[in-house]
Amino acid sequence: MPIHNADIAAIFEEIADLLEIEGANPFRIRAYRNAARVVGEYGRELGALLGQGADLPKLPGIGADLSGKIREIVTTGHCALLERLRGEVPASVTELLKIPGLGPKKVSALYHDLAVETPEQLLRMAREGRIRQLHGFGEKTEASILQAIEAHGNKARRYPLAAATQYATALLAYLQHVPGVHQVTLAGSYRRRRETVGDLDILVSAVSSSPVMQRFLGYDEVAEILSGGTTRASVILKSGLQVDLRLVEDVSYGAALQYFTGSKQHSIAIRTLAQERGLKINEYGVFQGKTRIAGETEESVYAAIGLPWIAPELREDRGEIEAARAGRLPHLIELADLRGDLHAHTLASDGHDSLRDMALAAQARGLTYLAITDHSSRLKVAHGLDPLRFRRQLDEIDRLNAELAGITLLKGSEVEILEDGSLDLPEGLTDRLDIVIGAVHSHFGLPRAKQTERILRAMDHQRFTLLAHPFGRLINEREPIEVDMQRIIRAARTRGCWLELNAQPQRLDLPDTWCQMAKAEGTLVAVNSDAHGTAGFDDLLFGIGQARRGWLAADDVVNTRSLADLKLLISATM
DNA sequence: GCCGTTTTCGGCCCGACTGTTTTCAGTCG
Repeated sequence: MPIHNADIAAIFEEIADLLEIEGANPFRIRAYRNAARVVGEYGRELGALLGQGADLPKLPGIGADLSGKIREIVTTGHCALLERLRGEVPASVTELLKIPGLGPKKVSALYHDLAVETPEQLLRMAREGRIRQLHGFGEKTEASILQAIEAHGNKARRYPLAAATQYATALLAYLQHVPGVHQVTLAGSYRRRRETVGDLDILVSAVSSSPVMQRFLGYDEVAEILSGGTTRASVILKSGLQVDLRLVEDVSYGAALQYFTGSKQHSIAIRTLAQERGLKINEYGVFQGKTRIAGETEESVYAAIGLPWIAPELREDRGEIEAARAGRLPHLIELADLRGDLHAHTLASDGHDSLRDMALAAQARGLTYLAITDHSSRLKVAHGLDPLRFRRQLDEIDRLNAELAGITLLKGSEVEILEDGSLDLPEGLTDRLDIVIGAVHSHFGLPRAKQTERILRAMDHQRFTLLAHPFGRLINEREPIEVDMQRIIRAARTRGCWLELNAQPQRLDLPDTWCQMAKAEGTLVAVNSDAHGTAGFDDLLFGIGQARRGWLAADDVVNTRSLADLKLLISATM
């Protein structure tokens, strides 16, 4: 069985967990965690590279030892260090680390003094009142462990960005109206536009007399208060979403925003850079000795260490700091750069609104063209168009285009890619189409090689324009299909077709790191709403967030082109 | 375990809050 990067990352994570429980050197543990992250995010399969006899690329934070372990894992399928550690501490003990409030020291004490190996055993010990007898533990710790394990049933899930947005917007408005509040910003992974958020991080500045902390704790959506100090507080909302609030003075707002936006890895890298310059960065500012030299704005914080401001979406320690140093930060795409949308549905298949309403809604959002791409006939569940209904739709588009000014409808189809890679194109009507979107909606479980060949074959079709939602994943619901995306991205470049970044918040597919690869390979991406109703165009904002996380500039996105340029691009490959 | 335009050894980001203590360790972000 081939070893994927995710497998290597999982092994390094488990090693880090076990080392932590053993009380190993924290920096050694960090090295394993860093390696897990770097390998997990790396765009090319290390196993495949080594299998082809290629050298392991130089990855940041991975030196001789970890390289050797990667080789060992790829060639033998396991790792001697991990086997040894598992012999010393049962692997199930690492599960205990996931319980809030339990870190390596406490887990180690529970294992060594009470022989606790599983959450179930821990629960029993807590109920018997034996936890409180351990040194360093007390009644409150025992009670919070009990509660945490019982709550573990509805386990800490991550919320899709769109869902979190609803809670965030309401809370933001509430806080902005508290007396004495100056600034309120949603920071954290929300500001970085990650596809899911684990919690909301809110930064506030206010006059010292402001009751903002009490008001936050008293917000009527609060179900539970986890902690509440004078400058920091954490609550859980009735929805289950955790919210952390941090209060700072205006003079520190930029430094606090930088710190509270993260990512953690990015912040560590920034602080290390500062250290090399004899500076110290904390959430109150940038300090030279005891003198604050920056911190009111984020720009001032970055400037103090010789960097331009870095967009939040890039702050993942994936090369943005090096790019900033070299003056090579991308000029990231913005919503206003989009001139059209190449994927939308109407009442004719599974949409909710008419052709005319969709056209007007797109126009109202500043778009100048919209491809109507209802489903092809084989997708019965979505009421795919048969040739008769298809012909009627094409005629109606002609009539609307003659009538409407300022928006042009393109004739398209979201065509089923069948199991063998052939396309479910409408008989006798293909020549009337401006655009053909190929999509996988069936046989998600094909083995990697077959799935890849299926898509490559579909893309070989002369009329193929665009691969819809390339991984077919649904966030928190359906895993991505097994496919060699690097090969597909390269084939698309050669073939002159494009990959979609589907903006539906539950899809956001192509994901960020693959957008980065598409850009590197010179393959164009289309940021499409896949709107099934007029409100669906609002999702473009989520797509843009993901595109920015993938380092995409307007030039990397095909639907920032004018309609004339777009048509030239399409005809060049047919 | 990684890393180096002062370094191949000696560093490795920084602070708030809680609970168990009685000055601080552990956890978290």
